[in-house]
Amino acid sequence: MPTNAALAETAALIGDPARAAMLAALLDGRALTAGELAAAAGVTAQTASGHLGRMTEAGLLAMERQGRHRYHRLATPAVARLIEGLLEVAAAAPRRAVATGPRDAALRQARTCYDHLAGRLAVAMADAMRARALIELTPDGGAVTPAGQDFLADLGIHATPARTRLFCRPCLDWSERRPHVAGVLGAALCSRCFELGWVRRRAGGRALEITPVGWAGFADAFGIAPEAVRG
Amino acid sequence: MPTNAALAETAALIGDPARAAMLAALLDGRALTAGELAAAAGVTAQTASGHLGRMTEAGLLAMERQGRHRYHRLATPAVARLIEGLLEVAAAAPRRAVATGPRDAALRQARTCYDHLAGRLAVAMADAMRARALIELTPDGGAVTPAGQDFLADLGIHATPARTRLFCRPCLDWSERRPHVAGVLGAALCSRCFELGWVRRRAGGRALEITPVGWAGFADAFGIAPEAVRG
DNA sequence: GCGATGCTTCGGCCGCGGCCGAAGCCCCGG
DNA sequence: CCGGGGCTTCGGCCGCGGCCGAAGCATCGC
Repeated sequence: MPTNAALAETAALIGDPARAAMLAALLDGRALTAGELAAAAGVTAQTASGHLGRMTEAGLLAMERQGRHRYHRLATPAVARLIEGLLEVAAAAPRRAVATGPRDAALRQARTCYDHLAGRLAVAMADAMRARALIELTPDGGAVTPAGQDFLADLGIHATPARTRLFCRPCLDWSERRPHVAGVLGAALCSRCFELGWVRRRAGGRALEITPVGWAGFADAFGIAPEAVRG
Repeated sequence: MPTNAALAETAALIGDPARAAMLAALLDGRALTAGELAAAAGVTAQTASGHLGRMTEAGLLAMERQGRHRYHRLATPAVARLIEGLLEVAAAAPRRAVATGPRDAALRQARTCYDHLAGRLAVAMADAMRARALIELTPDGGAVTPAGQDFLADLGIHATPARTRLFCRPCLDWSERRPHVAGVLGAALCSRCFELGWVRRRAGGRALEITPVGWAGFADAFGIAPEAVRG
């Protein structure tokens, strides 16, 4: 069965420490240069180059040249979901010296996932929006209600020209095991939160810091209690 | 970051041709003996034994001894979803000598996925049930309506003691890219279809054959037109 | 008890593939 | 046009891990 071989090939591609580190570094949806990815993986530029080429050819990554830099990002949302799924079953595996440090706690609170928000913050946002009937979520799509349109407009998100599919995919994140808003709407919400200064990238990785303005904003606009998001 | 290492380890585990073949063989949710899996992977018993041990220890597989046989199955639904996700991105990769044969066509029509039905048949069933408001599907759960309870009872599925979570997870299958009913309800529907003789395992693998009785039953109970399911 | 069958453990062979140094290519700024 | 930085290609080293033969346990049938 040829489809089996492809399965193994793809998994093997992800199953190398250096490549896995690169993929994890890209999981927040940003595009990074080859050099940055080499550093993230702890290998030299030439080694990284080989890895990046293979992953791009296999359709895991997409590459874009910009001047003398080459920016690499995850090729599709499906790849991001796949990596998250891998993290999920890896985390469910028998605990081997886990040492759940503060970095993990920060990740669980708020992070980016591909192009949208994840973690307790994102789940709370999705819950709040559903509770107020601003959005509906179905497994294969989702919709913004008229009330939701107004709400989003108030937030400063006007994107939606009538039939844009502002879908939500579960993107069941590995920490919360509950869905949050992904898709076009998720991306719009995420970038708006950045614009408003509600969240900010933390130094070390893809964990996000919620600013004082953010806590106020989330409470105000979404009715989110800080203690529901804080560890 | 220790979580990265776990990611690579898990992926590497899946990324071996022999192990991938075993996992693919288990994807339909049955439990197979070590010998059968060795044959499926095309390796000797002792090699297979090593692979099975490692996958079990990593939480990918679960094992159960029965007499002098040891039955292995996927440890959790999450593992099944992961493999399907892997197949999805592997299939999306640049076509390399695909040769989409009749086996693929059969798989696309109807197959089992872990413990429930997948393929066009399963998607049609989910669509039909939602269209008639027999079930609701949300990304993190799902519900059977009162009308749905009656419908299921007519089908011979009485399982549901009040608050049983008959959840649906998208299980977005790689062929249809649309959700179908998984979870407890999915499993119940699947086994009931077998009991009723509506579907039958095909010789070669996890593709299912829809019997004449089945075509009639699906049309009758779900209003599914055969041409919506046939290739 | 004895042999057969199913599975696991041990030991050793071997090849795939990741790694880096060196060299080459491309694109930029001056 | 030239120097420099980012990235890729080439070549060779080396170790991890998959593979099997042989031997060791377990379980069943008789």
